[in-house]
Amino acid sequence: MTPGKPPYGRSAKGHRDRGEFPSPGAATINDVARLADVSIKTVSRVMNNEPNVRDETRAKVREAAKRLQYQPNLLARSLAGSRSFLIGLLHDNPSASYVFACEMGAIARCKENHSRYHVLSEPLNVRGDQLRGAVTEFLATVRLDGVILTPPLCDKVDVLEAIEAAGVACVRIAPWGSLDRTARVHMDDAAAAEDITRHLINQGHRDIAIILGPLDHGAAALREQGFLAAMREAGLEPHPSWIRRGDFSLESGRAAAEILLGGSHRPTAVFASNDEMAFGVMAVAHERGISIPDDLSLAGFDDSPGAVLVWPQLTTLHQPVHEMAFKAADLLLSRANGEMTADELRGRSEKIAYPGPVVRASVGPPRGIA
Amino acid sequence: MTPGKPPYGRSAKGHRDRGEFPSPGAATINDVARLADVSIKTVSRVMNNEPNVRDETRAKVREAAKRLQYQPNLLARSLAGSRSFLIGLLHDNPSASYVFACEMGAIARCKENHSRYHVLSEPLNVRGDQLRGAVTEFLATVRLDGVILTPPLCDKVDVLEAIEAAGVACVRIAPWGSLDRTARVHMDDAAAAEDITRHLINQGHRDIAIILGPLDHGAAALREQGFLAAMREAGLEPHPSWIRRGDFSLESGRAAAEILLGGSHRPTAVFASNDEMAFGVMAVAHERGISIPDDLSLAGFDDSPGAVLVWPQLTTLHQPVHEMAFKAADLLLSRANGEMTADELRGRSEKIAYPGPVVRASVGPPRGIA
DNA sequence: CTGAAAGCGCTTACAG
DNA sequence: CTGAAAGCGCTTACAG
Repeated sequence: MTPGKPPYGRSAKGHRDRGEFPSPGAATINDVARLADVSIKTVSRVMNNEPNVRDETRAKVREAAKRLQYQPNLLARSLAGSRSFLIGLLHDNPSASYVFACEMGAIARCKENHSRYHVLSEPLNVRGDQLRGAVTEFLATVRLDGVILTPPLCDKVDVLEAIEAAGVACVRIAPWGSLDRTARVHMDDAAAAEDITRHLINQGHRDIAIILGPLDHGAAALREQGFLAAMREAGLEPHPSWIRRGDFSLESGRAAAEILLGGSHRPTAVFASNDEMAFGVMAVAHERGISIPDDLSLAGFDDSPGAVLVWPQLTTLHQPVHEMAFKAADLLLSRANGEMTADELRGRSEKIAYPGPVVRASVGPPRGIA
Repeated sequence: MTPGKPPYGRSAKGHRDRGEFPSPGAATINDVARLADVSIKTVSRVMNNEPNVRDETRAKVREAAKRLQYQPNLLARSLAGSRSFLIGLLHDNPSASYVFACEMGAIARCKENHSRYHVLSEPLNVRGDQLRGAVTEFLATVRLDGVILTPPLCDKVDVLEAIEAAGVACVRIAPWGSLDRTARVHMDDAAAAEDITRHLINQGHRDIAIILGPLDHGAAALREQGFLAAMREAGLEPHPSWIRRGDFSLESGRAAAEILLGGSHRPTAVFASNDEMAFGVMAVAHERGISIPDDLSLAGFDDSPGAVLVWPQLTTLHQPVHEMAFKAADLLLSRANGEMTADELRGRSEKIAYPGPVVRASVGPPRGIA
């Protein structure tokens, strides 16, 4: 391999020595200051929309900046201002679509009002005993202005401790425990599960089964509560063997369905605590020639991308992941802008509204009720 | 709102004035130099694994760095070294799973051998006439060491021009045109489509339909070529009305299927140029009571996450998106490390191997051939 | 309302 | 093999 000349060098400012025009996007604050005939401090003020600049001066600087296509160098700003304009998104979520939605939500907020922030996505798929070290190292090299944590990572004590030790602002999405330890953004999983269960009941179903999520997942427990509340409200008591435990995987949905649909006395509707398990139920139903929704109604929870891919399309509850991440980033930016103290941030708990059930094709009235 | 004290300040080095120990992760190169009793330049050499340091000195510095939990500040390194340790991923892809896989692939490479690189994801969902400006602004604020472009964005001339003007290294994933303009990483779409078509033929199918991708999509054209090559090889000529045009959307797959499955003379197998359209075919088949694979075999292309969610699970061709993005990042890092020149990078064209067809349940022998 | 000076935490270029 | 000096492009803290 022929080692080429290293790609970068101190030559970027060569234009200055030669009295030339900087190439587009390569202008620095000094170029602008010289062109506008002011100090770099004044240029800095204008670029940051600070007060105490005469309108005339401001216009002059703006003009110069425009002519040179000047964009402040984020790296330099970061170093001088002790803030990185970077937010971290730490995740270990098995659901790519969930993480991606979080990322897009956070990015959307960072792009608002030219806030100049960016998001660094950090997959943390390491063994539990290496988690703390991985987080610490990540936070030490890149001095983030804040981090967003997604489940299930957000409930790992090692992670929280590493973040606290680094003194980095933190917002968690849908956390389960240690609720007073960081700010959080969440939705009302119980009310949402209640809504979708009620939708099943309103269609005429009385024999409704539920496939629960994993025991260590907070939202799963809340969804169970919501389900039971809706049932109770309708004077219904779920058949004990129609409450099955899953782990949010498609396979666990299949396993539960084999039992639920295997006996002679079958439920007319199934509420799966997430879409993935609902897809498992759907597969078993297809295999057994059980028609959805004619023979069996099926509801999920998440409104994941797969919900419109399967047949019939899945009736489910939309989890506002994008909005939650957007809000999480919003809180972090407020803190970074000095609009609240670290303690004020820590105390924040934002509940994001969710839309009503997304009614698609997998739920209908039970046979006999048309 | 009570404006709190701004979160950051010049106080981070307070420990030094007070002769104290810096808090974990807060140590600077100066702290390490003082503790090891060497100059900061020597610390820098050790941290960057540069030669010309006595073993004894090196050990001493390593020890000090370890004791202080020192991690070089990426921002400072960037500014001084004129490289950002940041790679951009520019995308406008409607497929979240595709983009996410790219991102994870690039990140995976950036995490190898402590390369200290990170990935910045930049969604560019702006109107065509604003694309150039958006790219230019993005590249000017964050001086990236390189960018990765995904389709269909990677084929927009405005984007390429903005990147060239900024002088940023670039690798495109699966580009279509201007092939000599940047480095690229791709797979052999034609050979892959040939493989999966052959799989259909080997099962005994002769009446095979294809749903093409959009006209302006390079890979789509290659997949068509591969399909036709496999058919020709088997002495088969596709029925003209069994070549339908789609646009990669589920809806377009549905539309094509309505026609393909609506007539009396139906194909026994359908090859959809991507999974999404295959899902559309599947929905129509279900609606019409056409059993897959008994009455109709169906193959997709991509191996997207949905392929295992639907029923029956989709036989498809795995697109090595993760690997392609990994390689793209790898090329960029090589360039950033001075292992090749800008011109050498531009000339690179890397073909990534793909596995054979992912055989699942949606393809079987045609009726009568068992 | 404006600017000169110092500094953020590193690397580069150079000298010895 | 090692270090003193200058500089990356900005912001902070202060003075006027």
